[in-house]
Amino acid sequence: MDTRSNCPHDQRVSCLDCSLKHVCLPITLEAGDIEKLDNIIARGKPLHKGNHIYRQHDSFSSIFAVRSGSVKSYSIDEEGEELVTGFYFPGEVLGMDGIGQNQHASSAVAMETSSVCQIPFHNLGELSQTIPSLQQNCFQIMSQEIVEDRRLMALLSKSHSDQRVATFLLTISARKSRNRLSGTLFRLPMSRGDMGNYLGLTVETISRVFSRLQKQQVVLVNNKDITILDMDGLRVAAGTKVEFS
Amino acid sequence: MDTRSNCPHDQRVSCLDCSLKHVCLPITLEAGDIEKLDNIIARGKPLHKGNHIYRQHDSFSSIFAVRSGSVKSYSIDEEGEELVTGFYFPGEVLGMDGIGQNQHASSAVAMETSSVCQIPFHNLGELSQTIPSLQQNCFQIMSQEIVEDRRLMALLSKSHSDQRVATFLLTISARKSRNRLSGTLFRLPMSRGDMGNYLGLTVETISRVFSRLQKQQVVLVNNKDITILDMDGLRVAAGTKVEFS
DNA sequence: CAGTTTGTTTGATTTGGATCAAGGCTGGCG
DNA sequence: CGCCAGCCTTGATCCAAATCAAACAAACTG
Repeated sequence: MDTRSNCPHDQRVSCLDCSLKHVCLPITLEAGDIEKLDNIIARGKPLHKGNHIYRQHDSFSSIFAVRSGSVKSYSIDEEGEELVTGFYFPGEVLGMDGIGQNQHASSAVAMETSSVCQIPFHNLGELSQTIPSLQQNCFQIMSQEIVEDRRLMALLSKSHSDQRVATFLLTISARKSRNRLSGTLFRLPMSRGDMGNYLGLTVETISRVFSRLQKQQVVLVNNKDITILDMDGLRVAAGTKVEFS
Repeated sequence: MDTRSNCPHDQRVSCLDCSLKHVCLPITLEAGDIEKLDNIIARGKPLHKGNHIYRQHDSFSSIFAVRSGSVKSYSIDEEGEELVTGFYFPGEVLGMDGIGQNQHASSAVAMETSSVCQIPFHNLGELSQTIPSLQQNCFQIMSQEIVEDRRLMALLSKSHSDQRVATFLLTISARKSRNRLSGTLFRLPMSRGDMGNYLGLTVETISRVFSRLQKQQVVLVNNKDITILDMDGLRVAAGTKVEFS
């Protein structure tokens, strides 16, 4: 099924050979620069479902890039309620929210067997001094995260349940496509509960929306496996119904 | 009323003399470094209500710090709907969301007569190479913005109208206090509509919540002027009602 | 300063999603 | 294999906020 030659859990593949380098390093680095970066990146053993990468309030020292599997980030508020803040797939970078306070503002946990690259931020800061484009890259990743959070805020404050779920599926689809994986047939690694928590909806509502979208022949839902049958239909469900304008 | 000696609209006051330097530059810079920074910052003429600082899709070149007055940022979505993304008061920095795409993801407009400092980001990037703590500062400001956006997302996805409005008032209060202004008596420069848009509520709901909070003797509302009568009561309204645990 | 526009408040009604409740899957483990 | 616990689905009811409606206050405008 997987056409890539190197195993996604291999601890030794360098950034140079990584099939994800264009996703997590969108900048153009010289060969020598990649080598320098390569030397500061640590690749851990594969994580099992439920293993934490870092926990809320841990002191901040590194950011992480997902190499394989999937990761959920969440925080616990003053009332002890869990709040799911994001899902991360291969090639995506997490942990940036810890820079400001020098401690992680959220916890990150593997949703399935996964592997991540650890990028010590202190060293990265120094390295940025010698490779200006790397600093630029970090700013871009953070800025992008702000833009995406704003989009999510819009979704949370302005949209109805169908629109939220449809938009969520479109987002996942786009991210899978970006990694050259199928954008129409994929597995959602998170539970309905986590999805609902993230989208500000209850489990029941998530379930009902899936049923509705399935009845409309827009998607086919089989447990965690999703098949998008009608991409345009999904886009209609995601936007306001005022089409053909 | 204002005890500061230099006029907040004065175009010539340097960062060194600026009463806000500890807010927008929380790092410790050497005198010589402040001077370098000072040389790249441009101070514009005071802006009038409704004047734009930048517009969505403008190419990105600078970030901005509010010196006086107040600024609203917003974007227009595909359906032409306005989405208010933030309010900025003196000492706060805006425009970071433009770095990633090299164009502004939102528009910024003065809500009243205001003045801002323009900080060319290209130069700042170069300057960061020579002043490491400045780079650190930029990362901190962005990271902080991510953390605050996450907090707002939690508010939008988990809280009821009273909690949203009460939390909003507490946030404004804290930001005023940080600038050594009264945290219990202040003016909200934005309209009820903008507040509702930002908090994901309708104008009517905002108005009703204010009436309710006033009836409960928690705040006194006089048009745009707010007096917090009972700070603890406001905190109770902002959190879940499970107190005395 | 009258007239218009824009913003705010309050009330009546509607509605989308939460909550409550119960039954059906599924997957992990002895 | 079969049991159990957690997850998912579907239905019935309820409620908070949206929507609709109207009167009022404030801010511009000529």
